[in-house]
Amino acid sequence: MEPAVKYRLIHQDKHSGARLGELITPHGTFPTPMFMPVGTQASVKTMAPEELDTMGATVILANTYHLWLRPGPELIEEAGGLHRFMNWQKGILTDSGGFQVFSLADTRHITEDGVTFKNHLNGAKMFLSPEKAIAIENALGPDIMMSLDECPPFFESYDYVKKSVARTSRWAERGLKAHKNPDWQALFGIVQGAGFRDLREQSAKDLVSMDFPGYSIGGLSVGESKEEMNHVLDFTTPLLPQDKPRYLMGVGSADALIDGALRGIDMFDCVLPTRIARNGTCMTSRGRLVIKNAKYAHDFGPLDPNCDCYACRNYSRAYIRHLIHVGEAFGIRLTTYHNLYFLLHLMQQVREAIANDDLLAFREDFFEAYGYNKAKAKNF
RNA sequence: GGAGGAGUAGCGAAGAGGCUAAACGCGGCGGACUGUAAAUCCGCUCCUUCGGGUUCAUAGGUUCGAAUCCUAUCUCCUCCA
Repeated sequence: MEPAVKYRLIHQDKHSGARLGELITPHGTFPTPMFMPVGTQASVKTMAPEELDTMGATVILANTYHLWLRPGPELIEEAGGLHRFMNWQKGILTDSGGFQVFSLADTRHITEDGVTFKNHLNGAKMFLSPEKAIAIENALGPDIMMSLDECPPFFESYDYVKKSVARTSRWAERGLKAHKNPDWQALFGIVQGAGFRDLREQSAKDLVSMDFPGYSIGGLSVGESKEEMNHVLDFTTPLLPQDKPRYLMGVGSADALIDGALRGIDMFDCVLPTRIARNGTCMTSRGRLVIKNAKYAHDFGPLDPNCDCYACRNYSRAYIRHLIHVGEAFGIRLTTYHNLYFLLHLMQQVREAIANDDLLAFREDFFEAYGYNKAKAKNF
């Protein structure tokens, strides 16, 4: 049987591990490396699907845990699946709730069977197992589903991470077994292992032997340095099959996207652009710009002079600062649009650079302008 | 004209002799944010050469000690004429 999602390698950068490719899904074929905006509760906060499409988004995320709580998988199934429910006709990927095992750490209990949570809405006890996660994801109907994993803290002890990785592998196998729609939904496995090379190797080996249609790398960007993260990618990515997509979970700063692509990552997702947008910070070609700062009160130029997005073409820093200042929803819609466009456009530039075997040079130029080679990003 | 009430930091508002440079909220300023419990959270917000210096309408007074008690003055609000 053909997997629901396939990867086609188009070109590999001559000077790095970067790959130009295509992710072939039931809802379209999309170029990689790609950045996927996060829409936890079946909505990329403040953005209409039409806007996401216009800015160039191809795959977006939703979250199993949150949709399980509300409105419930039955309702989404009744609506005809997530695509119809939220009116998004391109790709959808659902996270398994594995990250919530990490982020709700103080109210959960992990056993071999699964995870007992106290849900964050009313404290009710809930139980999520690999099978349960798959059942929910089967009902939600995304193109790509993630298997339930445990995302241990980066600086957790070796012994703990070793046990955790082994359990995540067993959970992956159980998920694969429970999966009812492999012909139209792809289940990805998640490589864990924190910063331990042999554990990452073991994790990758376990999962590759199960032959998933795609692999993700989890447990990064959780407090470790960029050097540590890149180091883990350096030895982990080569362990994954060339003919399958590789997805680095939860990474979304511009520099990390480039550094990830350089190491052969094809997919990224992150709440960073949308979250910081709502909190008044914009990503620009010259580093982060805190638009709510007083110094932009009289600045009638665009957020980023080098950007041609809807927000930058039509609205000034002074206006956007004003909107955010007074709490108008339109303000955070503009910053959200801009930040997502910025990363989506960045990935397009990365793809072009790979096609030209030029990603290393692109990285140099980008980092120079971004201020990443300096001690601090420079604003302008 | 008579009777009550009130004046506290940019604003609102606690405080009713020492633990008060003065709670709390708003506003202002700055920071954080990476598989979203986040349009959230955290700092700072009288002056300072960081030793200290000036504050609670104003001016006196009582007290070891006053935003807090007393006296006068000014301003504002309510009710009655």
